[in-house]
Amino acid sequence: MKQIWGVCTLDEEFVKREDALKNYNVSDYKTPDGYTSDIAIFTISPKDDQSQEQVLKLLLIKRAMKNAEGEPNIEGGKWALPGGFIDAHNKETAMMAAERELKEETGIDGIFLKHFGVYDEIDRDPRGWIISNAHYAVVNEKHLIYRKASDDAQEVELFSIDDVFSLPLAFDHERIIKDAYEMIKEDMIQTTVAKEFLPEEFTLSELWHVIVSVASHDAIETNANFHRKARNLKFIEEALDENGKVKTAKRFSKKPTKLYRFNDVQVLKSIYR
Amino acid sequence: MKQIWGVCTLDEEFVKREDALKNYNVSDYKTPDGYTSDIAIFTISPKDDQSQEQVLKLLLIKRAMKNAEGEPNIEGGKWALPGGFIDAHNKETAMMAAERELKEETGIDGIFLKHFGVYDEIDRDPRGWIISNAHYAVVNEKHLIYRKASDDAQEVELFSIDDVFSLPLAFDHERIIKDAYEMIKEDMIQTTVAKEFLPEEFTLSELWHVIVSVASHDAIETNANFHRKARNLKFIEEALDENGKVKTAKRFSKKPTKLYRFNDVQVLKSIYR
DNA sequence: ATAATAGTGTCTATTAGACAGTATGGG
DNA sequence: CCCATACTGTCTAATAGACACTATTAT
Repeated sequence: MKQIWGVCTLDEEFVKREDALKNYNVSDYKTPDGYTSDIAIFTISPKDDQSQEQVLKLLLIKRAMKNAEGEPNIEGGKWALPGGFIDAHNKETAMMAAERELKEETGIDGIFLKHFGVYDEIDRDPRGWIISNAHYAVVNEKHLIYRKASDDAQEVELFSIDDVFSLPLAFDHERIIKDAYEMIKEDMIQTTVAKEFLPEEFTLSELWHVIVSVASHDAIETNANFHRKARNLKFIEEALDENGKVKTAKRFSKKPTKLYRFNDVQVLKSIYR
Repeated sequence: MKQIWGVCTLDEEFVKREDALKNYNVSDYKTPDGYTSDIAIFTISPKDDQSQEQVLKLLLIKRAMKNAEGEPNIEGGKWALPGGFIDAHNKETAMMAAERELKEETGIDGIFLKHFGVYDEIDRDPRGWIISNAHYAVVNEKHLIYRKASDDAQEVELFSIDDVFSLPLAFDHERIIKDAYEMIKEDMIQTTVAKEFLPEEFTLSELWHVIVSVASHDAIETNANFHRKARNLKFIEEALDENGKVKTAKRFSKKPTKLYRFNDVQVLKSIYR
């Protein structure tokens, strides 16, 4: 590395910012007409009122036919991911804007949120060159009732993921939702994101049903074998009460079940081992 | 889904684009001052002239002290990732711009390239609100000689990844490079990206050394056990010649070695299995 | 008692992983 | 023959995965 430092003396090592900024003309390049964040908000809830089968669902908003001024709204009447423009006046990043939007939808902070892609094709939005940062979030269903109650001006609906693609979707949101779905299925298998769907303390059966409803049966043992295997998984542990005894609860059965919790252990499975 | 479709009659189902665009005023929001792509170009090559130990290296460019007009250049004298502004006049996306830049650096098309993050903090660049799309690429070292030869106006250098963080780095490129390094280590373990460092046909030892030099010994068996295990890996297969016999080659030893190739099988290792 | 969920027992086959040993061929 | 690399043998312990079986308790 010595030859690198040899080319200039110390006091002219770097250009000073104030010298450089005088000469910079940003207008040589076309700049985006808009910079937005969109969020695919996932939850798991029963398929319908009768069934107790849990399925993955996605929250969508029906775009209003008319905007605030009473004029026709762009892509009005179609279903879209919640999202909006990034408030750069308040020094927002795409992630911060997504967090803000997510709080507006759910009323709570601290929800799991992951950036998974950028959609920047020049004609993806007829209003101009509008760049979307795509995120997905995982929310317990109870928090989504908040939004339905707090703002009935817009139609908000939870759709089973399999129903989503038969809806009329705004902009390129079909592509974005497909990518979000692929991403969450992968993460469900390779990361501990399953915990975002579960309470702090959960039963092995609850965990098993989350994995199966998002990914597939291939991702996990049969329920019976999973019980035996669970004790070897490094990233979950039994939930203990103040006396050090394993906590139990009744969930789906009459027999009390042991409760587990995720710990902070990170796992990475190598394809070469 | 029936109640969704009940709210409006068919011929006013969606707003027509031409009606909506008349009312849209994009200037309500601050727009970015620049939209760029940066690329962390990785290669593997011998640590130094003496050693035959292979290490992961990163290509960096030393920013010129003066710009084309002979004025002081922003962040001049510091090392930076190759990259530049997205050419929206030519309908480029961030990915296309990265591909273009990568071709400029290497002279060839079709190199592995992956988008892994967006850096959009409002003050990450003193010139204004300039958004960077970060990618990483994997190139065989031989293609990087091209760039050194084709443009000696700029200083281009390959650094061992461990040396990079003692350099003066422009903008927030230290953060971006750290993230790129974490990402490639993870991908090396969980995906078949290792193939991008290797020729079409390679020996098991070559593959083994790639994994170890990027990830760690934990990601893979010992060299001896890996040989036995290799035949059970779904995503590699023996390279056959036209007579259906396994091809061999001499690489590091006198004894000829079997050649392997990656096939198209995708693997996802579940943490729950 | 029954039903429903929560586990456990048990068996066979395969895999993990350490370590030592054999194979090849240029010098 | 020596050496470096490329494998292969072999052993023990652990895991995979199928399937049958037991456990608990509200009804």
